[in-house]
Amino acid sequence: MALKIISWNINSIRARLSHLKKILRTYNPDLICLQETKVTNEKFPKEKIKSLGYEFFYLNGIPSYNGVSIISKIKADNSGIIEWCQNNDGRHISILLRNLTLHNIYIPAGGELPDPKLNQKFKHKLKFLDELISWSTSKTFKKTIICGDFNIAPFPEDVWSHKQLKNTISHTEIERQKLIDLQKSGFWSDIIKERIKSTDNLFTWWSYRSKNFKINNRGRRLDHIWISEDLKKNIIGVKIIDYTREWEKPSDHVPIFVEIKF
DNA sequence: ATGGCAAATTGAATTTGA
Repeated sequence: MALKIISWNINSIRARLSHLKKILRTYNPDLICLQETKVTNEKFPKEKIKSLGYEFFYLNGIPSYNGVSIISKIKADNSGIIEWCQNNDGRHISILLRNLTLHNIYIPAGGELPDPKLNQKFKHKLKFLDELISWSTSKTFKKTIICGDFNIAPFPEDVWSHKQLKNTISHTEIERQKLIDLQKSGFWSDIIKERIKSTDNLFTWWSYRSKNFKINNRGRRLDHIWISEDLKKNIIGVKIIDYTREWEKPSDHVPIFVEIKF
């Protein structure tokens, strides 16, 4: 059988519930990984999603901000949370589904100023990446997918202007290098990059601060789906569902999609 | 260390995002 998986930084599940339902109805994914749910586990709107055929909820939420979840049609055999940087700040949830492992990760944004000495948020982001690299290096991944909002656009073509953004957090040299190191450390395949035609849109995020995002197209590729080597032969297709950015009151991130033989 | 917008929380102003 085939498994359909979506990853999406929804920027508040409660503010975006109608959009979530639309995506679930249209793409009918087996699993959806959300980031920035901005809700505690108690207040997570489970009942409104169950009616669409999603019975299983794996939640790591905190009040007000951050928060990740995996919503599933299929019952997982196990689930877990890793606390990189020991902050209990709702940035990871994973499930084991038969022999497949899925990690949903929300890497810190890192604030404004790209100097870890002056900006604690950037320091946190770099430390989080270092801990991810240690974790990834220490294991041999089989049938594993890691996805989420990584908050880094690793390659020059992953931003609207490499020149203008090379000193902006999400595209600085040190972050890009760490993300590439992370990718190498687990032999991960960046399947969105590998599978999307060069003529198609690569971006997954456009700032709210630009009125006509479609016209100047100042986007970035911050959201990622990576797979372990042994799954490469199983990929059926990938997609960036970018038209959601044109909806009324959208998330600033758009969903990314993979279909995989399972 | 431009300004621009959006959501949550608390109660018009602040924090967070990137």
